[in-house]
Formats: sequence, C-alpha cells, structure tokens
Amino acid sequence: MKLAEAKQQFIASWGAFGTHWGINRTMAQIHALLLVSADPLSQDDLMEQLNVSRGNANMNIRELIDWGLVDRIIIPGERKEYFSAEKDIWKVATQIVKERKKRELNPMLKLFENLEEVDGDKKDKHVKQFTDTINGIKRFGLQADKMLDVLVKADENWFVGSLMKLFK
Amino acid sequence: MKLAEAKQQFIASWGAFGTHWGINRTMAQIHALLLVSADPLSQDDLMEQLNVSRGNANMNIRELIDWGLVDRIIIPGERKEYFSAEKDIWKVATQIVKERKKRELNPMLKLFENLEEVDGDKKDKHVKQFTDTINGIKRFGLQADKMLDVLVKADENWFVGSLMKLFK
DNA sequence: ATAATTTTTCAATAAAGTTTGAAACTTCAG
DNA sequence: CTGAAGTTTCAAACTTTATTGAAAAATTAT
Repeated sequence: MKLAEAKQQFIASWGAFGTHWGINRTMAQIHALLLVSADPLSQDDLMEQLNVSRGNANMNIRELIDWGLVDRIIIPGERKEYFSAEKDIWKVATQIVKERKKRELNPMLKLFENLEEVDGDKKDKHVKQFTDTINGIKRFGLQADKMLDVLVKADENWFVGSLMKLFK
Repeated sequence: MKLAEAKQQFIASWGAFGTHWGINRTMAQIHALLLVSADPLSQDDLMEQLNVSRGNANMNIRELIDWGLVDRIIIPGERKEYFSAEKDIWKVATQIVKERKKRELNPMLKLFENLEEVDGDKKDKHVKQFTDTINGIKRFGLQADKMLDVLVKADENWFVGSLMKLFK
C-alpha cells in the first residue's frame, strides 16, 4: 500500500471513530494528520490536505491545543505558525483521560452531591431505590476518580508493569 | 428535596451527560428512569413520564436491551411488556465496557492490520513516522484490549481490592 | 505610519442526528 | 376467525451540531 493511500485511510477512520467519542470529525482528522506527519504543518497545509475551510481548521486547531494534544511551533524566519502533535500514545491517552475527567466526571460528581438527600421515609421502597442508585453511582464515580488520578500521574512502564503482574 | 424533583433532576442530568458519551438523550433518560424505579415500567409509563413519542420510546428501549442494560419483564396476567434495568452499577459499567470494546476497539484494531505495511524506504522519515505512529497505536490498543478483557471478567471485589493494594 | 500577511470571529448554511406519529404488523383472547 | 391490544417501522419534521467564507482584528515587515 502506498503511503499517501494509507494516510488517507488512517485519517478517514480516525475521523469516523472520533465522531463516536464526542470529538468532531475535523478535530479528529487534524489530530490524525499531525500524528503521522514527521514535520509540523501550517494551517494552510491542514486546510489543503483535509479539504476544510479556514474557520473550521482554525477552530479545531485551537481546540486541540486546548486539550493539550497539539503544540504551536514557531519556525524562525517564517511568518506562519506551525502545529505539531504529541506522538507518544501513552501521553496522548493520559492527556485525554485527564481532560475528560475534568470536563465530565468531576462535574457529574459535583452535581450528584445535591441529589443525596431526599425527603420521605427511608423504608419506602421508592425512596430507597432512588437513594441506593444515586449512592451506588456516586461511590463508583469516586472510585473511578481516584483510579484515574493515579493512572494520569503514573508513567507507562510502572503502570503497565504493575497491571501485568496483577493480571498474571 | 422531594423525591419527584430529585428524580427529574437525575433524569435530566443523566440525559445531558449521555449526549457527551455517544448515547442519545432519550436512551439515557429511559435508562436513568429505570435505574431509579423500584418496579418495572411499561412502554406507556416511560412515554408518559419522559414525554416522548411511542416510536422514540420503542426504539430506545430496544437499543438498551441490545446493550444488555435493560431486561424485558413479563408480568403474569398482564398483556403488556414491562422493563427493568440492572441496578448494580459495577455490572452496568462492565457491560458498557464490554459492548464498547466490541463495537469500537475491536473494529479499530481490525482496521489497523491493513495499515501496517506501507511501500517505500523504511529510512524515509515520512514512512517511518507513519509506521511508528500506527504501530504505537496498535500496541496500545492491544494492551487496552487485554486489560479490558480481564476487567470485564473480574468481579468487583477482586478488582477494586487488587487496585487498592496497587495504588496504596 | 501603512501595507501585506496571518489569525480570529461569527452569522449564515449545510449536514447529521433525533423525534414524531400514523400505518403496518403481530399477538392473543373470545 | 375476528377484533382489540400491543409492538414495530419508517418517512418526514424537527433539533442540534458542524462547517463555511467573508469581514474584522491582530501581527509583522517595510
């Protein structure tokens, strides 16, 4: 398979998977293209190679920077800005975990604090089912929160090594 | 806080979070309502309590059954079907992991097998960057695949217990 | 300064995803 | 069988989200 063809296929698939993960297609495609590019690319390079508009490219590059997955690169003597993606997949994964935790898990746990106390007889099965469910979700969420904190701080070798022992 | 109000808030939030997780609002809301309901509910109960149409309720109930999160319940002497959700959050989580693995991770790994071999000089930095990236993602994916298999088979006490030791 | 180039913004438009509701289909009791 | 009750399907309407492109703002060179 030719390199250009393989790249196209990778970018298309990555974009398609992204849409199932709450990431829009363009953002995932830009990330994919930067992941497989040896050198930094400019916004115009990205627009051209992915056939997307200036506004779209700009917005999604900034979003990727915001997620900590892409860096702005200044090339001396060049007017344009260039962009480059973190290539170490372990770092990419922990960065994504970190951000999703911040954006999704933490707000959810916060919200649940309000739902803990409900009026009424604790013996009433409807009240009991509600509080038990909320409590179960909350405990699970706190557990996950702790685990993910450790995961994010760990380095790959330690983590994978420990898990390998654990999992035989 | 009144039970009815707390339920409404839980359902609304669960629905909102669901949309960030590739689950549509109605599906997440039906799941939420069944999670906090002590008894099974019929399709008409769900339609009424969530204000959604018959078609929408039907389609999303079936999707939840397909995900293994909701069971059909036949109540003797009743013509209607009733529905009930698995209440154990650990089981809910492992079931979701299992299904997403099947639907997302496995197809992705399959797709990547094709991209491994690329024509051209392995010394060319463009070829090298591409194959290194794909290889890195593939290794990571296979590792995750193995871990998730163990997680899905494990029971909660074993898993949490082992991790607690690991994470001190 | 001012002109050239690059980046950002945002209202309009397009695309994607969700929901509805009525019709078709199925099941079961009498 | 027949008809009532329940379930499923699906095209059309609607809602939400993503994308465009042109104009405004910012940046850098002369």
